[in-house]
Amino acid sequence: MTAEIDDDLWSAIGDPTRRRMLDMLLAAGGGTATSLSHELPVTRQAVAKHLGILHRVGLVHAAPIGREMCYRLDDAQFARAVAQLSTVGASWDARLQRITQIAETIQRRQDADPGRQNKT
Amino acid sequence: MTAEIDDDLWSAIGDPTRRRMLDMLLAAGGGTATSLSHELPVTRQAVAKHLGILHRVGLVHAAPIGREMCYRLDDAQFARAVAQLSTVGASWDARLQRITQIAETIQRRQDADPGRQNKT
DNA sequence: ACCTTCTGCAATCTTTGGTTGCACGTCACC
DNA sequence: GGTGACGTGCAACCAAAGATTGCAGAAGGT
Repeated sequence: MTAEIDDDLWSAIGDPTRRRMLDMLLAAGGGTATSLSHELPVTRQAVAKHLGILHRVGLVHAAPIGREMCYRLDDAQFARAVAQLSTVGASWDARLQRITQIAETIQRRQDADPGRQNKT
Repeated sequence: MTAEIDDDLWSAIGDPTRRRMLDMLLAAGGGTATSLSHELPVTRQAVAKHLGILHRVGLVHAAPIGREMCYRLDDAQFARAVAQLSTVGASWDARLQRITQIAETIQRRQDADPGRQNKT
């Protein structure tokens, strides 16, 4: 039923920039708005906003170090997000396969018995 | 590396309304803008726009039937989207697990040898 | 002490999801 | 066959989100 999942998490990972940021944070283990923006096609401020959003939904937590603000992934919450990703994917995949299978069955039946077609 | 995935597909399934629409289309096997809007919290026109977007990225194809316009999922493209979903999910999941494991290893080492801590 | 660098905040712009309103085509019913 | 109802598409308009520029302040390095 794909259910009512945390829409916040979805919108967080739905944005391409945020997805890439999560990717970078996951790879580097942490980073600042400035460091992240160096490898992204957007300005530092845009990255800072996204970090704020990610922080609001609990996907990252901030640790002020001197004048720098280091953001790191929240493993638990990130795992939740990944889980929901695969949940929806699996749900859709299952239904899609079922439908495909049904279609094949019908096709096969028509091949075997071309007489009894049901109209569209 | 999570790679460079079709950003269009991602943004298509990133929107909650579109995600629900895909869900409904998958369940019902097809539908019109009007029929879909009946079970969604948005107007028919909003649904029509989303259908237009989904059509542009090839996730649905339209079939005019009399005065109605019936939209149906494109199985192949939809399968691609689902695949990318699970690809990213799997990639993140793998790296997350690896990191978690490393963290546990470090923790265990510190438990066994509390003397040699590396400062934060 | 000075200059650099990194941060945060505010104003503005553009895109996008959403709404309302309207005009046209199609179906059904009289 | 005409008329009303249903369904579609188009256009204008709104609001929120992604992104930009500009600026002032705080922490570090020399």
